[in-house]
Amino acid sequence: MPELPEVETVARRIEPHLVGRTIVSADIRWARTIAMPAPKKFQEQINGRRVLGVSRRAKYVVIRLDHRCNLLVHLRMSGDLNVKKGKIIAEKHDRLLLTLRGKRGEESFLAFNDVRKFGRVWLTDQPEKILGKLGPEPLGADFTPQWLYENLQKKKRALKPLLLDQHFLAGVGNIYADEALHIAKLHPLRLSNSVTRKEAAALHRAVQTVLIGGIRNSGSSIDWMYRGGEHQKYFRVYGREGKPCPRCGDLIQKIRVAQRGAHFCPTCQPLERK
DNA sequence: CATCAACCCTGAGAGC
DNA sequence: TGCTCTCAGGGTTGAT
Repeated sequence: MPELPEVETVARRIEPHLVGRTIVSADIRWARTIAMPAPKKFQEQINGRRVLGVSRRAKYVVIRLDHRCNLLVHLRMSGDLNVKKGKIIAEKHDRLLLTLRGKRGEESFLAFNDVRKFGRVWLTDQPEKILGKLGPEPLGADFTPQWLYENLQKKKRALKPLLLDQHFLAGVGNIYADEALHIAKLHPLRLSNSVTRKEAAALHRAVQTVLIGGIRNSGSSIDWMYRGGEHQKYFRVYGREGKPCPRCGDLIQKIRVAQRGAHFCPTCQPLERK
């Protein structure tokens, strides 16, 4: 599921149910889910830690704990996080379960559910080692039209894979990249260093527009994994191959770019400059 | 530095 | 029904 708006939605949803709780045990049901440290150490170190806050950086959920510990969670393709009341009941595809205790002893648990097992969890006192290499937040102060223009010029790459590169810009994924390129009227294969200042400004604005829209609608729910978001109702090109472009009525095309599907309108997003 | 294929996994949907 | 094939919101690694 998880692009920036979906991860933001998850972080906001679980935060009020986690802050102030103490983690009293960890049930690791798929060992490879734990990226670091080793499973046994993970259990020892997380035991007794109290949750101080929950936030998001790129597509990571960042759960800040006491003793300078940080629990980083990357949902990858199919991960999800939920807090449930009462004693642990494991559902199918739950990969990690953390038992929580409130100030008055109330029991609850955090479930990391992940059908495809691509998701990963890190427990570390140096989160910047993992998060530090990422590009700027697209909704942060560092991401300006000027920054985007200058950095597009420095590269000579197709726009679509560049937008998906988390070291370039952090948090944009396949859906929102396609949507943003359509709004900005830029072809997914357009080379970054050919983009004009004006086009870069349009792309900057489009990226922020689609991400803010996604967050406002609590993310997108697609395929068989319903997650509560409504943003899929507003897709302009993603998953709409052969359907009319909302702007010009021409039919949306789907091509393969860097091993991912790329949806675009051949009329609104021509590869050749007009 | 950039591109590409393989890989990590499960499950849904299409076609036969 | 059941089989095979393709595809899926992400990211790493190693070869070229």
